[in-house]
Amino acid sequence: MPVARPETSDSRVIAHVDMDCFYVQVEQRKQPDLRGLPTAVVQYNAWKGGALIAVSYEARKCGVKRSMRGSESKQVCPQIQLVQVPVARGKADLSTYRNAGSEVVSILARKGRCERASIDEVYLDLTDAAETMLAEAPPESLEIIEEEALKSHVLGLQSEDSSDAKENVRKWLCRSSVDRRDKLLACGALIVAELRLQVLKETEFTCSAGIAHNKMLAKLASGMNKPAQQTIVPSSSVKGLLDPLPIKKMKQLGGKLGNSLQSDLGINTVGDLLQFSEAKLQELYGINTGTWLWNIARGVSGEEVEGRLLPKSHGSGKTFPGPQALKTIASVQHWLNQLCEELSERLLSDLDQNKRIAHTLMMHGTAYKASDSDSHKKFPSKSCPLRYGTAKIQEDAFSLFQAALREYLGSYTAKIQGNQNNQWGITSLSVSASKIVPIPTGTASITKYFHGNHTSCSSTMQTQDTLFEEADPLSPAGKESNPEVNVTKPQIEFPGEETTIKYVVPSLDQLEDKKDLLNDQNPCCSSENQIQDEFTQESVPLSTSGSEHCSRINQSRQMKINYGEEPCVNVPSSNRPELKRKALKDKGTSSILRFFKNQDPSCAPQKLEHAKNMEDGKAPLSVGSQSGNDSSLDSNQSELPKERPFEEAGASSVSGSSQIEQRTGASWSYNVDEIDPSVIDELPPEIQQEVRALLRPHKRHNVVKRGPSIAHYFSPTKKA
DNA sequence: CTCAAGTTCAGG
DNA sequence: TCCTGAACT
Repeated sequence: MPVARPETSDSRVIAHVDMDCFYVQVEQRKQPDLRGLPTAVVQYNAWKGGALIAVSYEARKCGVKRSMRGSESKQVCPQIQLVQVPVARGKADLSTYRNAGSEVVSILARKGRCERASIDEVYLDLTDAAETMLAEAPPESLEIIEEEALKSHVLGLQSEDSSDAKENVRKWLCRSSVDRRDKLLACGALIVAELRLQVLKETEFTCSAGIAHNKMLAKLASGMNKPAQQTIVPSSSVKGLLDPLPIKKMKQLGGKLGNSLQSDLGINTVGDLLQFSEAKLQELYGINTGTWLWNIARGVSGEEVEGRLLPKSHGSGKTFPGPQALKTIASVQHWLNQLCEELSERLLSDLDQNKRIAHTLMMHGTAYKASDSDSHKKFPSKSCPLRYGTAKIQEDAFSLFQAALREYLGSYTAKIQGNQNNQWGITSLSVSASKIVPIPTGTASITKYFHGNHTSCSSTMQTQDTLFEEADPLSPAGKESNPEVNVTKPQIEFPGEETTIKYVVPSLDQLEDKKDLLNDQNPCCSSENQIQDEFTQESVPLSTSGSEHCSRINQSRQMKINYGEEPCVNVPSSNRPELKRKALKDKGTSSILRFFKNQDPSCAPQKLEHAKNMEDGKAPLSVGSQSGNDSSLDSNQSELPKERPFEEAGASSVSGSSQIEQRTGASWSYNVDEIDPSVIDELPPEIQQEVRALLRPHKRHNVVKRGPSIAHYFSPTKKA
């Protein structure tokens, strides 16, 4: 009888790919004269030559370190070429790097599931591709092995630096009578080498990679031989790698937790962790972190590679250090406007390119209060539903700021009230957009209307904007007097305007008209002028009870896409406790779905009616009716734009140039725990993998933090 | 269960 | 004396 593989024999082929000093490479591509020269990318040249954020390997050889100031690097390395980060709207603008990162991702995603881990890093799950290669064209059958693959570093393989290193690697890659898992890694290495060459050819960027059986090890390996090299971690070398490794080199242990480990346990290396029982680590650091530590010390990490090529949020921020701290409402508003402009631009571009819509706007700041001792008080973050349109985002962000500032100052007023000068200052501001979901595409979708006769792709954004406008009866395009709202006093006059909104999809013609209208009335210039005026004004002292013009709060706004299914995300699965695994019960991968659908009719997908609607192409957009509850003002939140319920829309895969990778499927409802393990091995291989992922241990709530507990007996690694 | 807000971490 | 984005509580 087949037995489920234990966690420690992970047979996946995972790669981590990391661009070499990425920002530098981007600048060198733009300016080829810089190639080969010691180069660094610097931002904000004003003070001591700016801060280095990326350093070329030539410069590193000269002793230049990241986090040196520009002038400092000049002393160490007088020939260093310093390139400034582009500036737009008075702040650093990273969009060229973001876009370059996207170029790379689109190439690296070709051979397997790909997760964009940061602007210049991805994880790849190459298991399937490696299995296929092993079955159809294993390395030993190949006449020639790619030069790039021969340059791999194989951890544990002797004579790395001997003259016949490549020959040794070739032998390793082509060994026929070995652990199947090593062969899979060899296949993975060939695939990664090819991908890296592809990246170089198409983007001119070099990168380094690690190939291993899990994400943690792959990540560790990718940093071991840089630049432009790759490193393989056979399982036989894991212990030798981890045991002597300083704890702080491990991802997630570079900060406070790593420090705690060192001081609490008096240890320095990952190997030192092995002395401690899982229970002990749980006792000290909580159930989830404890188990995670216990596992990583053994090279075990079940973290899945998420299939996600796009960021989950967009943000724009700026710091105003020391003397530059913002001291007037007008200057805050000015900078918020700049940040929001950038954010809005990026949101529109995401909408245009990826057909995604963000649903939450967040504003964060940091502040100080000079007057007296407890100036460490946190400046609160605030969020509200996101309305598309630069002016609206600016308006809402400003409202959020004012609410936050009142709260911030409010806590002082008890003490400070009457103090002549409110000596507050804002030392950083940021706005971000999150909860970004794909627009349903295909038959019964909004975008159906965009791609009709003549609507060009680039106009999508305005059209979309208009759509939102349409859905909101309270916000006729122009400025209008809004009910004044006050955070601290829920006595707001808010007209009980909750209504049932009947949304009718406008015709294309109407959309076009609206689009023009919106463009006309969305005058950045005029608002810009206004801002400038305000900017030069004297500071407006902020009083906690003062009346401000707040953005309208739209209680009755509701737009609902009657689209039934939830987006089907890749099943998150991991034995890395820190990772959340939500809604496992409710979601499955589409292939699992397909399989079970055929197998077991009792597991019928829910919401068939909706699927039917979709297919009929009818009621693509239906109207959300407002529930009575929404109309009453929440005493706490009354001054903020209220959450706009937006039923999650299922997305079908996007055709065309879009980079969207999110998959869609019907929601699924079954109980993971009810799957009989013995059945798994009879499933098709690719399904097996997914089911096993589902069956991996769940993250548990960290109920018991301290002290011995029975939780130990339910440890995820020891299934009861 | 989901949410908003606070915290931590990583890395160019 | 930077900016961004993910994840966890």
